[in-house]
Amino acid sequence: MKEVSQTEFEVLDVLWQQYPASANDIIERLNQQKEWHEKTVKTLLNRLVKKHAISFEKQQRRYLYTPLIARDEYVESQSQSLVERLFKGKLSPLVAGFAKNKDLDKDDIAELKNIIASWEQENEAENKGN
Amino acid sequence: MKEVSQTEFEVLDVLWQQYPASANDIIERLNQQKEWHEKTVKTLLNRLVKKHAISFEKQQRRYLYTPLIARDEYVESQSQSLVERLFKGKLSPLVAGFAKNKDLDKDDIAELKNIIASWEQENEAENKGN
DNA sequence: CTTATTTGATTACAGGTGTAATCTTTAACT
DNA sequence: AGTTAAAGATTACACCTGTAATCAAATAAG
Repeated sequence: MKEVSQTEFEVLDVLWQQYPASANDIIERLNQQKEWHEKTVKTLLNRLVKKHAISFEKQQRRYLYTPLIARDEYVESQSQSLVERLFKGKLSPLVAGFAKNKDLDKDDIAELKNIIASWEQENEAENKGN
Repeated sequence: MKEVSQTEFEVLDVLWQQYPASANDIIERLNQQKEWHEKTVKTLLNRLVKKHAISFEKQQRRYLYTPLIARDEYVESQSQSLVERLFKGKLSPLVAGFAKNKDLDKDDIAELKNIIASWEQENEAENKGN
């Protein structure tokens, strides 16, 4: 699947919210936030189809669009790519950056602790006997 | 400062390794990894200058280039932008993704714990009396 | 059935990007 | 001093992007 551009992503992102969806559904959702011309959104939908990021099925004259990639997958690959490029693949410097800049609050810390605890539980078998 | 493209970033990134640096220095460093034509690198340097991402000072006929933005700043802004776009600004889902995909090892977890411990130490004053 | 409207398809068009080749200036060699 | 070589500046060019307008087909309205 070819790379999705910034604006194409914004369209894809509202499609992920709920799908299948018609062009008008998508335009309506987008207009909550962006002020895009209807034609612009249609163009982006078209390009997403050409890039095999979404597909459609005809319902009469209207199309109902559906993502071809899961948001989770996309998000994972984008995250990993960024961590690779900027931090040589290591996650912790990214987290350290957020911590330093006071971009974390007590709740974020609590969630991180939970993630770590879960990881350790899942991986404790390997440490048995170390 | 205008947005730096993917290839421009690769050039900037080797300049960050050590600067000031001549075009030839940079070309040499890049050729360890990429197979770029000398002319291509020069073009990218030129574009980085036009975008005010780097500057140069003439040393005879050669230029010595220097970054105008710190890697840390760039990295922070890229990280935050991605977390904003993909995770509504919350860091923990990104970390959770890495944890789930087995992209973390024992050392990564240890580093994350340290980051959290430091954060808590820095922020313990606010919890005094809670 | 003819016309107006809606919807997707095609075309537009300036600016960015990847990837160089050519031009120009200046320094080095003969 | 004249010619060559090296370095940066300018130009090239196809494809991508953002942002629509126009075209064409199909449906709805009269």
